[in-house]
Amino acid sequence: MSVKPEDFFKNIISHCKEYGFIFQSSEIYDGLSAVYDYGQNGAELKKNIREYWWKAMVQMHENIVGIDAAIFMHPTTWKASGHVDAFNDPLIDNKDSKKRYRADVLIEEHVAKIEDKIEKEVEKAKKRFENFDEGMFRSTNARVLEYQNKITEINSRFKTALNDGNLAEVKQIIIDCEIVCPISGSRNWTDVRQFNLMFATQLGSVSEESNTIYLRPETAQGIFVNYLNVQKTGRMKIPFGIAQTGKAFRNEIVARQFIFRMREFEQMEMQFFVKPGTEMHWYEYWKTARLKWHNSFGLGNENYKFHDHIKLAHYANAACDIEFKFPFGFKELEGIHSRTDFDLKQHEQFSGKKLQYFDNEENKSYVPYVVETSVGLDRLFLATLSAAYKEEALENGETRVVLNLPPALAPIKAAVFPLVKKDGLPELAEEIINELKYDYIVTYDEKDTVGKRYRRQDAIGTPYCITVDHQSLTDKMVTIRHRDTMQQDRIAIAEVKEFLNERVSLTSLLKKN
RNA sequence: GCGGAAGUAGCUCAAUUGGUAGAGCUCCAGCCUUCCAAGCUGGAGGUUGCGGGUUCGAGACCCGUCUUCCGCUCCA
Repeated sequence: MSVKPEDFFKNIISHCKEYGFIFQSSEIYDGLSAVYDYGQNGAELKKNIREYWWKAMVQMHENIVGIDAAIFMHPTTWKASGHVDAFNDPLIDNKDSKKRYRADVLIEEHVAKIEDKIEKEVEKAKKRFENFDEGMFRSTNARVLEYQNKITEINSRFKTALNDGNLAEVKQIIIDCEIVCPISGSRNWTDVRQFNLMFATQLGSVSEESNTIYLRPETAQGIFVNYLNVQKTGRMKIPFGIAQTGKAFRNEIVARQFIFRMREFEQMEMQFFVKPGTEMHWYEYWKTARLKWHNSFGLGNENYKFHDHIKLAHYANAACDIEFKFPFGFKELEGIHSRTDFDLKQHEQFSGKKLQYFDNEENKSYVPYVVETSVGLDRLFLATLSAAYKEEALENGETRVVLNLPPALAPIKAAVFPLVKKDGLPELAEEIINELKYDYIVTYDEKDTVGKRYRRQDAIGTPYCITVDHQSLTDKMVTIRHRDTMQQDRIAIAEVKEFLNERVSLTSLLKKN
């Protein structure tokens, strides 16, 4: 069936709400923008994806261990990482052109223009006079001095305004300088606003500035500051990795596209510490390994592609994304970055502590290089769900909505139905559930026709439905109905658990790596 | 943040130019006993996003506000 892409994405969002995967945060209070809650099925799917990642990274690698660092960290952490300075730009919009500018850049460009005028005066004078004394000209010419004073005044006002955090004054400077928008040519400006990447809060009862702490904008720093603790107490030998999953917080200017870009989100990161000079080898290794992991979901290998970063962040010497074909196009799912020794060096400098590793083979100490793999759990959730969501046209003309989730990740692994709710069938179904519930999340349903019950389970991605009928009472067999093919098999009740073990445990997925 | 559109039951939508808020599906309790959503009976569910205003009377008109969607803008 052909559904328009934007409608398809809308249908997925509706489906998420209707079947208890994702609700908007605080919906009864009209919601909170770009914040979402995971419902009963969403929480299971998310937990299963997280568990698969953790096992693939930690359990399957002897040299990778996991930690769980606090969200609160010492404020100096973020000075060292560069997050405090890099993300507090004053922004201003032109109301006519709808263009947004950094206010500081506008003012700097204005100052540069005045400097150009001075240079032009100097050039003109040079041509006009013989025996031209440029130094004298610059310090005495009335026009040059006027320009120079203007520059000094603007710079001093601007510096004071920034130091005081006086955004109204920054706007006033732009007005006083008669700065116009390069596009519209108008001076119709909005107020200047400061956008901070990090959410700040106060530790302790008194809100003094020294007590300001931040909600972490990335989990990686929790790994870096603990790198030596883990290396020493775990007797880790390079190369080794530290993995972590957890919430991070970013005050995005515009957060859109459902759970793709949220202000509160969960990261799954692994920092791999390597000998300097070997980082490109490991960078390539993890690119391959991570793509293979994504492919193991079986959502279609053509839906993934690498996107190499041309412009690198200040800390990286190589970086790429694994992009996924979301309903709204190819977008970043996971980042793989060679972060060099930037972070550890920064923390050495700011903490005054040595963060070196003694390499017995080389017989020397060094700060390790780091290769990072960082995947957004919420994005992975959205990728999985949107690729699994199918609106199928059946032969009889009906449509069926089904989630073709990898069975190991499905919120509910099996549903057990009595064909009819009498004659002892419900009791037998309960017995089967009591047998399975120690290993898997299973559910029971006796309402409506069995066909309707199958469809309900299809909609949440339950891979198997087990139906008890009258014959089951005597032959101890049940019907197993497959989600993807809708085919039915008859198997012994005694074999049901083994049947599920082979199909819905994480083991089969892990073996694909 | 700017511009555009929208907000009525859990969902999809109605409600003549302003005159007592309805339907289908879902849900719940029964009946029926059925292997792929369609049978029967009954029931629950709404301060029409929120707050003001105009009016005898507002779901509808006006103002504000919140949220969502689309497009700009931004994005380690």
